Amino acid sequence: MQDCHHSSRKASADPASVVEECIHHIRGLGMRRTRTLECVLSELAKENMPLTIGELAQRPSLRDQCDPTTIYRLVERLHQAGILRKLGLHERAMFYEIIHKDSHRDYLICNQCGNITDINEACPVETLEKALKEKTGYRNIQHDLVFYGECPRCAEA
Amino acid sequence: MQDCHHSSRKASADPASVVEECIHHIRGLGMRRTRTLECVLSELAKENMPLTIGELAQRPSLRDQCDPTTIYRLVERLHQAGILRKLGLHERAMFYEIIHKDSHRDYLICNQCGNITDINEACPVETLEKALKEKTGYRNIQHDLVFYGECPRCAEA
DNA sequence: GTAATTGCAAATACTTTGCCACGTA
DNA sequence: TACGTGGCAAAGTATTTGCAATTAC
Repeated sequence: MQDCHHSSRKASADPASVVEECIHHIRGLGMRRTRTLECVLSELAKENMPLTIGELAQRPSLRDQCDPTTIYRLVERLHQAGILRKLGLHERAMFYEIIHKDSHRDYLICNQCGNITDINEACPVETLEKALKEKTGYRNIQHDLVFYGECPRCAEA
Repeated sequence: MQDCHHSSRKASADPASVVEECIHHIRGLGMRRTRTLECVLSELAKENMPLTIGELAQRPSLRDQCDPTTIYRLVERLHQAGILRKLGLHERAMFYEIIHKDSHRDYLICNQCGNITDINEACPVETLEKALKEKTGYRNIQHDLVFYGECPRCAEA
């Protein structure tokens, strides 16, 4: 492991407006607008793909601009606020991405080399998600659907 | 976080025969039958529920009987061999369970308290899984479908 | 005998916590 | 001013690696 190739993903909305929308939501919950908050959301909005805290911390706008601890705390707050989706993907570090219409993707990951591929198929679990909402009373339900297997290249070796 | 309540799960097959089946498979790949291997498989088969390496290492049959490193290495080999399914579940540690007919479950997890619930619904992604197998050439595809949301109890607070 | 496996020690990586200083509203 | 936030240092926890010793076949 580990070269993780995400297939590129088209930006679905203007990053700046996504950021403003998030900040507006957050402000309503009593959180403050800070430089680090703007940078973290901006990087995630521009990337339009899940990133780890480590990856975020490397970005020029954040590197040497703030302590990594701050990013950990901020990202956790954003996740609890329902702004960010958290993804495990079987890596040591967690991945995060902004939740908005069109942000949800399902993945296919190779158990051997760790290669990550987006799946461009209609996600088949919406119906079940609605049923769960009614049966369990859970709110703000998101889901992760990840397929794991052995990719053709690893199968040869 | 973190009291993780898995709902109990009925044993679907005789644990001992599940273990023997796994070992037979493994032997075919050149792996050797060791005490630790037998214990790890036996604990997982009896539990019939995903466990972390840490949890495995605590079991009387393994505690003080072998070094945790051995369990890490063994479990990884079993995963690569397609014997164990690996689950992230947004916890720091990975979970593992034996793959067999009936072992697959989908989960609902509270973002706040981390409570884990099994979903007793037909899993709706088999069709997509088959399609992926054909389109991508991936083999031995497994999937994780996990729903995350805010549970009713946390919603009150 | 040979190759797979193990134990032990140490290193690595990600994340969390405490505490006090600081900045936003 | 007041409370949310940030920096820094240190700790916590999961996982990985190297290497020599051991064990299964």
